[in-house]
Parts: sequence; C-alpha cells; structure tokens
Amino acid sequence: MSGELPKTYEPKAFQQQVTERWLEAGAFNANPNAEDLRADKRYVVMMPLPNVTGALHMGHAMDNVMQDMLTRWHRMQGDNTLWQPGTDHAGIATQAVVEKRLKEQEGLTRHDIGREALVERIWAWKDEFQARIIRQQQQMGCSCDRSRQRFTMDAVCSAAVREAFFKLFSDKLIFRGDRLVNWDCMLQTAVANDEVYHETIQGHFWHLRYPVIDPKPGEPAFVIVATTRPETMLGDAAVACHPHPTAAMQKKIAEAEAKLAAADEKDRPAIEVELERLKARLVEKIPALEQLAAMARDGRMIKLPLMDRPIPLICDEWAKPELGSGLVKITPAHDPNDYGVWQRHQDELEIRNILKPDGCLNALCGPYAGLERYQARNKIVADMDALGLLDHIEDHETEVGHSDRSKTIVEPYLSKQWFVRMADVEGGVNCGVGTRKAFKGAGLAQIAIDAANDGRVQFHPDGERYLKSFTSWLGEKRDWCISRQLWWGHRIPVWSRAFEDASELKAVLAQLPAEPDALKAWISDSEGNQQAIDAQIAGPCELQVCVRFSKDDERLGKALEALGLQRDPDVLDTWFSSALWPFSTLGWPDCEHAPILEGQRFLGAQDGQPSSLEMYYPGSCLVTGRDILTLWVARMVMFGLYTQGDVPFHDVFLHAKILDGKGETMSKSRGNGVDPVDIIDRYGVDAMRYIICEMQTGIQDVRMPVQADCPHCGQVVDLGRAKHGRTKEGHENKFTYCCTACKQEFDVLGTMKGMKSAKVYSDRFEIGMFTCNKLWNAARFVLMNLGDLGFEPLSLANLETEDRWLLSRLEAARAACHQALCDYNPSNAISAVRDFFWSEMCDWYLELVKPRLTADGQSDAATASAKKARQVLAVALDQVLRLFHPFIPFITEAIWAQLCAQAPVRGIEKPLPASDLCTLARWPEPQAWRNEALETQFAALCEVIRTVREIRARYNVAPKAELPCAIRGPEASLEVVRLGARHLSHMANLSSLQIAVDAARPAHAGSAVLGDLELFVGDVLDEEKERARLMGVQAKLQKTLESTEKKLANAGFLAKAPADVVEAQKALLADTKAQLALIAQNLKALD
RNA sequence: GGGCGGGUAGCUCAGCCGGUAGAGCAACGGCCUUACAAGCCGUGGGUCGCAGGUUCGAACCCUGUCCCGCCCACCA
Repeated sequence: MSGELPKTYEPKAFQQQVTERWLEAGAFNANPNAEDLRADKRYVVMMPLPNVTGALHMGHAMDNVMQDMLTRWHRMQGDNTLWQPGTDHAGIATQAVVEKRLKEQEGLTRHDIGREALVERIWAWKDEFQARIIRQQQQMGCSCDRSRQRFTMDAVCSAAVREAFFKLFSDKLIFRGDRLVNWDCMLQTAVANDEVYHETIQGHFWHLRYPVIDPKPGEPAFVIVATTRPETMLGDAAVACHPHPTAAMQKKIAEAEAKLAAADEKDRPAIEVELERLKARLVEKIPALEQLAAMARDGRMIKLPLMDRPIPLICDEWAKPELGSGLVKITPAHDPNDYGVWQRHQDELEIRNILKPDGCLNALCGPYAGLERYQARNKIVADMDALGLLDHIEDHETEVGHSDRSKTIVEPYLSKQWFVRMADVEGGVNCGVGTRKAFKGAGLAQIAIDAANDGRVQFHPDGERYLKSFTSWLGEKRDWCISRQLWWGHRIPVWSRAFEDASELKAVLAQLPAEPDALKAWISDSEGNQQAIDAQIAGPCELQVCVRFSKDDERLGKALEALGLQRDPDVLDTWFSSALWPFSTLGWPDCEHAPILEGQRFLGAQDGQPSSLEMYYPGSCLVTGRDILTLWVARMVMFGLYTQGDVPFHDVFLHAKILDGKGETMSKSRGNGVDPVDIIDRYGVDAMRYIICEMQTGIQDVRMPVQADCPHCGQVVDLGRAKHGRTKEGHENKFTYCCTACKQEFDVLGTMKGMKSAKVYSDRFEIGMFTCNKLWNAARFVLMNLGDLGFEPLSLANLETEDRWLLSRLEAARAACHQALCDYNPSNAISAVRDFFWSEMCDWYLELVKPRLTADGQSDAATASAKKARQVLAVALDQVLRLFHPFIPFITEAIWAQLCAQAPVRGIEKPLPASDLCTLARWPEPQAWRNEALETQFAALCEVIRTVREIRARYNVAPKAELPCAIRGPEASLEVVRLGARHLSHMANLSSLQIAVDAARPAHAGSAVLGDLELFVGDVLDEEKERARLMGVQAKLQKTLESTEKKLANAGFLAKAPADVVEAQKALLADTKAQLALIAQNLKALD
C-alpha cells in the first residue's frame, strides 16, 4: 500500500489486500481484559447464525452489514469489541436438502444408508457450506473474530446443549407427552407451528351421511356431517351435536342483533341477511337438532360407514348449530379441535391414529390400509357415493398448512413428543443458579416477558411496536415442542422404559447407577407429569433418565440399556441450541475446559484476565430481522435468564427486509434472490454496503428492483415487469423469465437444463459505486496536492473563511452521523457524511481552494495560505475516512494508507489521534469547530454564486466566457458578498465585479433578485427571454404574496399562531413585496 | 377473522411531537473546466391513496374507506 492511488477506482484491486492487512494485524480479535469489564467499555454482538443449508443471500448481507457497521463503529470508539461468528446446523432444513440430493443423485432414502452414514454425509455438506459462508462474509468485510468461530453442533456448543437440557429436565421444565402435532409426512417428523405456512387451496366440503343405529320411530335414519378431509372419517370417534341448540342459536341471534344495532349504515345489509338466515334456521333446523341432542343424551349410536364401526352420538359445544348440518364428526387424533372434544369425553371415546408416519393409512383402516392419504380420500369418496352415502359436494376455499421444508401438506398427528414447559409453575423457577444473579421467576415465558416489559431488553428503532408482539407471543405460554424425528441434530440424552405396574419398576430402580451429578431420573405418566423415583406409583408409567455429560453416554448408556431402557431416537429442535448461542459460544458451562479447536481462542481465564463468558456475557446488541423475533430472540432471552440469571443482550436492532421490485420477499426458491457475491463482483463490496446502509431507514421494508441482462439479446430486463416462463404442464415457472425485448425465455438460477441463464443484479448499487468513485477521486486530488505534509499547530482564527466554514460543517456532519447511529438510523448517518463530503467538501471547498494551491510559492503569504489549505484538506480527508469507515471499510482503508504515508501527523490546533489502520483509528470526537454565524454568511455567499451561475446558464453562456457582474442592494447585505468576492469571481468566472449600493447595471445584462440583492450579469441579454422569465417569476411571487396576505389578514391566525410563526410570515410578506418591486423595475428597464 | 406496517416526483425512499413539499436515481438543457463524464453547472416535475372531521392552518392529528405487504388465529 504505497505509492500513489491508481488513477481509476477499481475495488477489485485492493479488496483482497485490505482484508489481509486486517487479518494480519488481528484487528478483529476480541481479547478479554479486566479493565474493560464495565458494560459501557464492552461491545458484544452475537451473529444470527446462518444455516448451513446453502449460501448467503441479500437478506444475510443486510444482517451482516448492519452488525459489521455497529461493530466497527464501537471498535473505533475504543470499546472492547466481540462480534461472535458461527453457523447453525439447522436440523430439518439441512437434513431435507441432503436427503433430497441423495434421492436425486443416487435414488436412495435415508433408511437405505442408515443413521450413521446419513449424518456423515450431512457433516460433509456442512463443511462445504460453512467454508463458503465464511468466504462470503469475508468478502463482505465482516469484522467478526474468526478465532472464535462456532457451530451449533461442535463440541463447545454441544456441551452447553447437554447442560441446559439436564438443568431443564432436572427442574421438570422438560417433559414428554402425547400431543397432537403438525406432522410432515415426507420428512416424517413433527414440525413446529412456526415451520408451517398456510396456502389457499381450492377444496371441497364433502357432506356425508352416517346411518343411525336402530333409530326410534320419528328419529332420522341418517345424520349428515361435512368434512374437507373425508379420509379422516376412518378415525372418527363420534358425531357431536350441541347440547342446547336452541339456546345456542338464540344467543347467536342476540349477538347479531346487537351487532346490527351498532353497525354503520353500509354494514347493515350483510348483517341483516345473516340475521335472517339465523332466524330461518332457528325454525327449520333447530327442532331436528334438539331431537338429535336428546338422542345423544339417550345414548344413540351411529354406524360409521365403510368401517361398520359403531360410534356414539355425543353432546359437545364444539358443534355449532349455526353451521352446516349442525353436526360435526369427531376425529380426535387428526384435528386439534376434535382432540379437545376427546379430552372432554375421554371415557366414552376412543382415539384412533389412522396414519403411518409416511402419510399412508395404517392397519386400523381395514380395506384402505396402505393407501396414500390422497388416494384414500378419492377411494373413500367414491365408495361412499356408491353406497349412496355422499349427500352432496360443495366447493370450498381453504387455508391448508404446509411444511416449510418439504412443501407438503402437514397432517395433525398424535404422537409422543418432548416439550419445554413455558407456563408458570408451582413454586416458581430458579434462574441463574450458581451465578451471582440468581433469582426466582414465575415460569420460563414469564421471565422473558418481564425483561422486555421493564426495559432490560429494548427494541430499536421502534421499541413500542415490537414489544407488544414479543410479549403477546410469549404470553400464550404454549409449551414448546423440542423433539424432532430426525437424525441430524443433538440427540435427546434421555433413556426410558415403560412399565405396566410398580413392582417391575422397583426392581429396575434399585439398580440405577447412583450418580446424582451425572444422572437425573423421573417417573412420568402419559400426560408428562413427572414424579420422584421414590414416589408411590400405581398403573402404567415411564422411567426417564437424563444423562448429563456426553462423555458418559457410552458408559451410563450401556448400564441403562442393560436395565431395559432405550435411548430416545429423536433429536432436538434446532432452535434449542440457537437459544443458547449467546453463552454456549463463550464456553458455558465450563470455560476452562471448553473443547475448542486447534488454533482457536482459549475461552477460560488466563494471564489474570477474565474468561470469555465473564467478559462477554451479557452481550450488547442483537441484530436481526423481525421474522425471528419470537422463534429465536424470545428464546434466547428466556434461556439467558434461566441459565445465566441475566438477559443475553440489552438492545435488539430489528432491520428492514429487502423485497424485490414487486414488493415480494426475496428468496432463492422464488427465483428473485440476489447473491451478494454477484453484486460485489459487479459493483464492489463498498458499493453494496453503501446501498444496504442507505436502505436502512426506519423499520420500513425496502424494494430493490431486480434486473438481468437477457442472455439471448443482451437487453436489460426488469424482472419486476417481465413475465415468467411456462412449465410443460402450462403452469407459471417462477425460475424463468421471458425477455421483454426478444420474448425468449431464460433462467436466473442456472438450474434449468439446456436453457440459457442470466445473473440477477440491481442497478441501485450503481449509486454506491458512484459515491465510492467520487471519494476515490477526491482523495486523489487531496493527496496530489498534499505532497509530504508536516504538522504545524494552527489557530482557528488564522484560517481563511472557507477553511473555518469547512471545519464547522465537518463538525456538524460528525455530530449528525454519530447521533443517527445512536438512533439506529444508518441511512441518516451515511447521508450526513456523504452530503458533507460531496456537496460541501467537493462541490465547494475543493473548488474554492484550487486558486490557493496553484498560487503556492508566488509569495510568502500565498505559500502560507496554501500550507493552511493543505493541512485543512488532510484533516478533512482524515475525518471523512474515519466517518465513512464503518459503512465502507475497504476503500477508506485503502486511501488511509496513502494518507498516512504522505501526512503521518494531521490536525489543526493539535494532532489527531494516529493509527496505522483506519479500522483501528479513533472515531472522531466532538471539536470546537462549529461556527453557525459563519455558516449562515457562507450560505448566503453560495446563494449569490449559484444565482450568477443560473443567469449564465439561462442564456447558454459558455462556461469559459468571462463576464462582467454587478451586485447592488443595502450595505449590510453587500458586506457578505464583498467578503466572498474572490470566491464569487472564481466560481462564477467573472471578468469584473462591482459591489455597491448604487452599482451600475452592465450593458445587455441578465438579472436576478435574491432577497434584497439585485444581481446583473452583462453581455448575455436576450430581451424577449428575459422579459418572459421576469414575468414568470412575478407570477410566482404574486401567488406567495396572496397566500401570505391572506394568512396575515386572518384574525384567527394572528391571535392563535405563535409569535415567531407570525413574524416569519410578516418577514416573508415584506421580502416578497420588495422582490416584486425589483422585478417591476427590471421589467421597466427592459422597455 | 384479529393485529401491525405501508400507499408522498417516472423509480427507491426521507419528511409525520401541524406553520411556504425533500434527496438520490431517471428526464431535459449546457459543459471532456488538468480529482472525478461513474463527473461538473443549471432546469423541469408532486391537489402527499380517497372521503370526511379537528384546527387560524393538515402530508403530518382523529374517523371512515380502498389498495399492498407482514404476523397471528381459524374455518366440521
């Protein structure tokens, strides 16, 4: 990094080199230091761990750049900074990807190759993608500490998972129970609600007839029930009727009447129609339903068709008399509501699971056993029809749950699963046991709610908005299903065995290894109620033994297996390990012995310095998108409080989401994703980062129109407007587009065989590149003029006006940038620096100072003036580089090296703090450079210069032509112009300049009025043009005059508006009148 | 169905504790002025989704309404 800056800005020429300098200097390493233990001396960011399923996309780029910007900003402020990187094993997602490839490439399923071989393959996949992710992050400039890189399934994080599980299990906060879960039939695992998305499907209501067994005279021979999933009838346990149909119906009617009374005029018709329907129904259907309710009470049975199984007719309030036939079939094992009915009628009803894990019907389904669920549906409908039991079919649009990973429809499915108990528990939950911050909380969800409510965790930039969704989600306190029937993940460390009665259990308990520190055992019933092993148990139960340390798995596992216990085959939900991330990465529970990899940072205490856990927990800020506020953020807060006694971070920065040109979420699977590396290749990394920072305003999501160059004709295609191609079946193909020019189809992912493909990009990044280019060239100009510059203390008072103005504006920009960062508004922060740099430093100062630099050596005074200018230039560049650095680190670092080479000591009154690397340089501190009075004067001068330029431009005068100029007005206003006469002549290219109260109008002059000043530029006049222009200005002023006069004539305004507002209007009126007078004079002068 | 957010210049977004509508890009006119044509100088362009209300005064506050997006719940 020596010699001059290359003439053109080429980011590729220095990006790699800059990265290497940072790494060589260990600039991003976090070193625990007891002196920095205070919260305000540390800054800790835990990277939201990307999944190892694939490469990073634009959303990650946003997330990573925001974190990097904050981290660099704090590092420059001298904070002891840790940005902790790592990746997530992403259980279901990764296994799904690898299984899919296995199927596609080798035609094998996971069962063909077995658990061990599959897991081995997934590790290989993980290694490949983790390396790729790290490369991508490095290219983006992420200043995280690579010597601490973690993976949720590495030995360090796994130890934390075991300890957390053991603690929760021992506190009875983890239990196993039979529950209805969302079942993914393809991946054959439970999926969480959060992993399910809903899609509208055109379906049907099938109205089925079930025969009544031995109806009494006057009773119906059939009941009719409706369903959207006919195959579930095989598992029906009952048909339900409302216990009091009339009363329920009357209540509905009363509600509708109340609603009608309160409704607006336009809403009435709809409500009236509904009310009529209900009333008609009360007459037509309710008597029959009352009869059915009576039949139910009388114990009448129904014959379930196809299965010829008798099922009871029961009364339950779940049946809604106002809907359908008023009767509902009950399938407890395959519908959440029906499950609720079953819970209320457990003695009368049996619960029948009719599905195998793969979605085929099981042995309980008689002739339908073995059929796939949708084949079964068709056959059942056909068979019912053949039996004359299909009453009718109705079209029905319905929202159907799909598994996020396999994209297949999920089934509600009854199975045994492990849960974390979220609700409050009797006796409370002991949190932070063994730490200095131990406390007792009501329950796991509640401790996180409390932390958010009392401000220990705050959301930014709009705190209130997300506090509500955070606490209301947690407020449901729904148990968290943590078991997944997968092979990739942390295997549940519990061995268990079911017992029919207590005697056998006793014999086993007597032989359990007595190692209370390494084992915890409970006896559990099927509902998940756990009791101590010495409790008196009657009836069936299950012995559950949790093994604390993985090192004991083999030894204790064997002992347990010898007693007939079996290890649970399931693995933990991936969010379980992510929830531990803020401390698992730091070596909890045992920093001193954390099994780090070779070459990695030791996590324990050493050389008198604190351990990493002590040093960096709790962290400072969590940076993420709002979509995982609940899934991840809430659970980290919860587990942080539970295990450490303290929140894992105090601030949560929720950033915007990047959408495509149509306002849709970007993703690879939608074919509108953009790879950050493609953007970096095309525009440079700083350009990408610049735009990402600029996009992050408030919480507003931002659209990023996406383009591609057509591989057929080369035309730029706006993907927001282009049509998609068609698949063979005639459906829209989201992964291809048709060129808007040549109409030919192309692909944007490179996955369509035999089709030309194009890289996707967005021209918004050009703006970032332009800014970097400007910075590069301005730096070249400064460095070119700097020579080898030494430092001499200067007093502010001795500087030229423009020097003091620049420093004043610099200080204003510094303050604005810093404040915006404190407010989590990167867009305002970067704009403050950009506007100063471009609009003030480049557009004005560099131009103003050129004559001083060229005059160097012409006299002692000129030399001194040039020297001052150079020193100011060096300081301005220095500060601009520092302020820009957190946003665009590469270019600033590259220029910094050259600046340091030429001017190692920079400053005005005294030298600024020095640093070899910009990334380790001190963030600019407040300076006493601000001078608002001077800024006001300078702004007035700039206005004059602009006005003269405007006159020139109006008459198309060649910029090279030097023209005479005269300015007249009141003495006080002329003073400012006189002070800047030198600049005015130079910037507006004047041959002569007259400034006087009665300055003569030059011949053939174009004119302008600026406040109380009249400006004339000679030798330009085109009388017609000038007259037309003056009249245009006159019309505009007239409008202002009228509205201002109207305001001031308004008694209410004068009486009620604040005095300063009234004064401002009066001043505006006076000014407008004066200008109109001048315009009139000028018009007259043209005659 | 419930909740949240957004609709401001051709595009992407600021402004929103009320007081003469802003930026960048695009467009138009003029300049290759020895840092930068990825640049410089200048110009045009918006009844601030729609309708009411509060106010002396509304892009901003309130009510309603229409679109768009997100989250949650649920539909036998």
